[in-house]
Amino acid sequence: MSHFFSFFMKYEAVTIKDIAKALGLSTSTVSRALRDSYEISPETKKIVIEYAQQINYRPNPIALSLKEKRSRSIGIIVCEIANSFFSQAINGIESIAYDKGYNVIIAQSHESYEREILNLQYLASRSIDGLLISVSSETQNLDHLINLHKRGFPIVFFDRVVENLDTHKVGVDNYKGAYDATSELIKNGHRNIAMLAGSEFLSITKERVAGYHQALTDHKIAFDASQIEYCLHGGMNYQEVENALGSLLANKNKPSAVIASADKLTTNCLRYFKSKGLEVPNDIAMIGFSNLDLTDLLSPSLSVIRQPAYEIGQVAIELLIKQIENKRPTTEFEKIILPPQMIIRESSGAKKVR
Amino acid sequence: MSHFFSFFMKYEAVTIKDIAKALGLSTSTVSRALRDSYEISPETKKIVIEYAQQINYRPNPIALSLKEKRSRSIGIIVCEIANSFFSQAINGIESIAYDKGYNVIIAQSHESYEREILNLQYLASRSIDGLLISVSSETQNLDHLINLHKRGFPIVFFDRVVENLDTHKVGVDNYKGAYDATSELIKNGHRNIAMLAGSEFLSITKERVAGYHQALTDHKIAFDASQIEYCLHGGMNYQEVENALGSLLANKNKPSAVIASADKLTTNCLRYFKSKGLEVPNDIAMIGFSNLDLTDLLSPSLSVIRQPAYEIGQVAIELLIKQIENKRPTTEFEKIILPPQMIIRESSGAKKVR
DNA sequence: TTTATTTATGCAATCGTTCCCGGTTTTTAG
DNA sequence: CTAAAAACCGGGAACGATTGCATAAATAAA
Repeated sequence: MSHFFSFFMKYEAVTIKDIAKALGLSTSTVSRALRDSYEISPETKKIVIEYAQQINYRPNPIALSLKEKRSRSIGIIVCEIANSFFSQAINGIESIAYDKGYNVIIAQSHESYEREILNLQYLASRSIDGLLISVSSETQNLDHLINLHKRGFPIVFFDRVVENLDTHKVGVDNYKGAYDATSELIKNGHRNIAMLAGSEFLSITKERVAGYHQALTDHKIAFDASQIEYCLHGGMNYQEVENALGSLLANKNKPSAVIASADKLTTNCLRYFKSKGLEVPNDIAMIGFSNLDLTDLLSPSLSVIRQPAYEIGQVAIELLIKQIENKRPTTEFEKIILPPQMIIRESSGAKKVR
Repeated sequence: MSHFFSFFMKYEAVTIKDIAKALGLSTSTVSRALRDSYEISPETKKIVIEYAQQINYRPNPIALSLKEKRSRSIGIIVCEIANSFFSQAINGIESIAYDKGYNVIIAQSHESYEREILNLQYLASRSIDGLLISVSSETQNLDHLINLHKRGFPIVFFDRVVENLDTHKVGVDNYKGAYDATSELIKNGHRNIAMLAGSEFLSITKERVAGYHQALTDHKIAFDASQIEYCLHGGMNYQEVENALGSLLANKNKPSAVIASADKLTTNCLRYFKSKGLEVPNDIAMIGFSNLDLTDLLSPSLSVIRQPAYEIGQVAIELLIKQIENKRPTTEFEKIILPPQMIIRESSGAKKVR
């Protein structure tokens, strides 16, 4: 008969009840024996544990979740996992999460506000215990997050953090990153430096612009707002970068260098220069924020501002798990800022005098 | 009092019981009203549905899972999400999964057999309804998968499929990809073509080697086994690629072209040539399997064999969900092979005569 | 020997939801 | 006007596990 069933039925897991029945014990005794309770005699324990092992018993996590009111899974919302920064950050998140017995559910917003909300509803409905999020570049209205946060739901922002919301936040020193990049270009003789910026809604964009602005000021270079172009979708579609760079290069005081302030922006910027036959750095120099592993292999090799993505992920998940496992609601929130790293290669070089 | 609790307590979701109590109905009636049962009067339905909406009721998926014995989540095991091929495949998987109400739990093996097993145990213990897997390059022994499969657990292999296991499989025509790549190099005048191959344990490696072999034979070029080097970890660590290429270039009939048979292998191969001051394609030509989005920006621009990663992911998840939702166990398994795409750029060019 | 205490186990409630049974009304048919 | 049939709703078991409480037997103390 078991043969008959094995053909027609799907896999049925063995439960504590099966063990109890087989051993002539109650489910409570079996449960306690398995959890090594002091109330159970050593002999009973031995019998139960051995039998459980033999039939390969595994506790049903769903039943546990229902009982304990926690799923031991956390949600991650990022714009794109194909983005090197985020895949590295996710690696960092996973490295800690798995150790602590949590699993992660990843959702992608693809830089769309609408999809971000959809993903959030979805994750919330899957009863995650907490959320790690780097908001989409379209996101202005934060009601969807504020709602959850007000009800005490643990949320940690990483990379693209938001103001107006009192939570743990982990990011990089964007101001410094942009300041250093700008200074490097200035050091190499560039005076007209344009900025290819990400979405205006993002705090990281504002910080990067501020760093760029301050570096110019500190080097007594006049700031010119027309040297900045914002890309709402952070360079996700090439068209947007093409338009931005087109108008930047058409500027009356044409830039001799460009700072690209995001991963996709950086590569698409290089692609644009290549398509226009502009030689980097001779015709135009550039430096960009990027976490790509092969910026050294690009033509020319790219000078980049690199973010400690893996560490950001680790710090973020640690804060989140700490908050989840707190008995009392968290009232003191941390904002952790990690330093960026500048790697100078060919693309940011001096303008060659011909 | 509710104020008192709101400060000290964590967020408690509203349940069907709350609705029942508030409306003076039984939980069964509420449940039925919410599911639009014919047994409930339109007025009652209206009251229940409106109240549920008002207090933002969401059914508890964990309770549902317990009842229905399914979690509506599927597991994915890949070597690395930072790998372009896999992040694209995952995008394809997600696009379908979310539509059909499944969520995905992603785990990375980092090309380690041990971590693959750990991940599998972990996912299985999280009660996933099915598994999508691309095995690690170390994986030879398949017992961990055979066990699950024998008990009727739905598994679909994608990209790195295995033999000896009767399941759905989705991949690319690796034979043709390698055959075309080899032929292209031959067409460009290369006679000594080396192959930088992935793990010997992987079927895709065998197929690619076979395609390479056949192309040589068809063009009346003697096959030389010493022109092939296998990289157990598929180029994950640079050292392994360095060693392989070192011995390949030290060969008595030194290759004038190399085929790299995996994403990481391709980029690390280029990195090696660059570090050795070898000019591509003049000193040595190359073509590689790669799904990177910026192979056109590399120096030189790379000729590649590209796999339809997104589509592979979509087909794989569709097969998996079909199998999960089948009432009867699946007995007929499909093997779907998608065509690769060859993109010719600079790196595979002819050897320049100086 | 009687009472108190320890030891070992079982019962039943709980988590949130569904659904099989009933049971009561109200409507329809005869 | 009565019987049958809808129409509508509630009770309670079930899913798998944990745990407070009760209870039984065995032992220790008086």
